[in-house]
Amino acid sequence: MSVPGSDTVPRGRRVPRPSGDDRELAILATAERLLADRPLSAISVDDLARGAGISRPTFYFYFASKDAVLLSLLDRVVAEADAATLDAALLPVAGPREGWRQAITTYFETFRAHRALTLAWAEARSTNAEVRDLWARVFHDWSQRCAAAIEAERARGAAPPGPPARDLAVLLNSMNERALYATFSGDGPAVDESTVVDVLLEVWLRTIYGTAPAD
Amino acid sequence: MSVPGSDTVPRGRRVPRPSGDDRELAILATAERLLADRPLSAISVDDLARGAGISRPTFYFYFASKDAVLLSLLDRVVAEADAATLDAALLPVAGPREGWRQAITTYFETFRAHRALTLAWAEARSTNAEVRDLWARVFHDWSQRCAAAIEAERARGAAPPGPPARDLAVLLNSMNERALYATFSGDGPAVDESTVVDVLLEVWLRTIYGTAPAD
DNA sequence: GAACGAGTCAACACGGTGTTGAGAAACGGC
DNA sequence: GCCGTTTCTCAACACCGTGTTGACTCGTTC
Repeated sequence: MSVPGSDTVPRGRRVPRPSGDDRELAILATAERLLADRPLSAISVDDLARGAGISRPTFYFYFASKDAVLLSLLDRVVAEADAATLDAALLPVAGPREGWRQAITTYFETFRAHRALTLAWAEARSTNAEVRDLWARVFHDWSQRCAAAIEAERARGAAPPGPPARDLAVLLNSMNERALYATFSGDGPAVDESTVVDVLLEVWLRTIYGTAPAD
Repeated sequence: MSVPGSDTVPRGRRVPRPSGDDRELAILATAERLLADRPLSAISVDDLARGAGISRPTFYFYFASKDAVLLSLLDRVVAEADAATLDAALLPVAGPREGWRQAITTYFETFRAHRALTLAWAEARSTNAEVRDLWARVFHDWSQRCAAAIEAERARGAAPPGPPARDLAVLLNSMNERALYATFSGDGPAVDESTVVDVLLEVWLRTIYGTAPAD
């Protein structure tokens, strides 16, 4: 429980001994496989255990719960996403359009590569506090980086003043999150997967570099 | 199951006979009361039944499930939200800023008035297809109205051309949805409740009336 | 070869959902 | 008043998913 910020502590229960490592990996692999064609809520601990060739009680030897398996999987994706950092220094060089396109595309590709996991993540977020905290951390980091980039653009005179950069960053990232979820999940109105990055980029550029009419 | 578009059919089971009406209302009231201080997943059918002064099997006489109660409550809010329609003709008269501010404020106030329900809604959407469909319908209607307003603004020369109006409408509404959820729920980074409408409005105006830099 | 710890699982306890079948209570017709 | 029908109610049940317990196996180590 808690200590949401702590890292590098393995999510698996106790010390995962070498010999049982395969089992642990088998559970993780099973989870990702099953998530590919049904939501987390439709997968039981028994499904995971059987899929990994063990009994249900044995599952609990490796993970504290179904959600712990998901968190373990998410930790990896987060590490991946963290690596793909937004380089604010890139904007003046590559030009705003290309710089921001790259940032949005990276975000998009990272989650598209783990579509099933992304959807399960969103699902678990509403019921599991640890998942919620992990996402909040990721979202916060990402927004902060965007806010810094917006401020840098304003400082060098490339972007006009406006609402607090932090607020704009939070809103634009909220849009990306929700829009990509809609696009990936396919339920409800969404922008087509082939054009969503372009339209998102246009909204970002107009929001950061444009101005509202004087009325 | 299914037939998601059908309306005006009461969500309660069978024909709600006059004498049992109080019970049905008691269940709905209990649900809204309990949702005010804990999430839907932490409320059992038994809680609802006891809260309404009946036994669990009796609950099933009135509603097919816990989710049916939520849907019944949502139907009302949806009716309320539908009434608060975006009047596209208002924009040329009141001016873009005031016209759009009114639309966003209405949306904001409608859901803020039913904060607990809004959060429960978001939670149930990930597991219940009917809730998902109902939301998709609301979101679709709203986006369509916004798209029409954007097109009207472009037609009268007030807004410059850009990405398909429908795509912009979907993205901007996605932003509003996610941002308001974050603001109401209070977990994760969010824009403060007192300023969120202003910042949202600024993003909308810049997106609809502004242009991106030529690079 | 005894002691130990990692790994395994049958069996259990518990809590939630949704159903059944047997009635009580309300009401209209005669 | 009494009878039949419809509405309403709930004890008891069947089922499923979670998480725990305690005993047992098996490889390692001294």
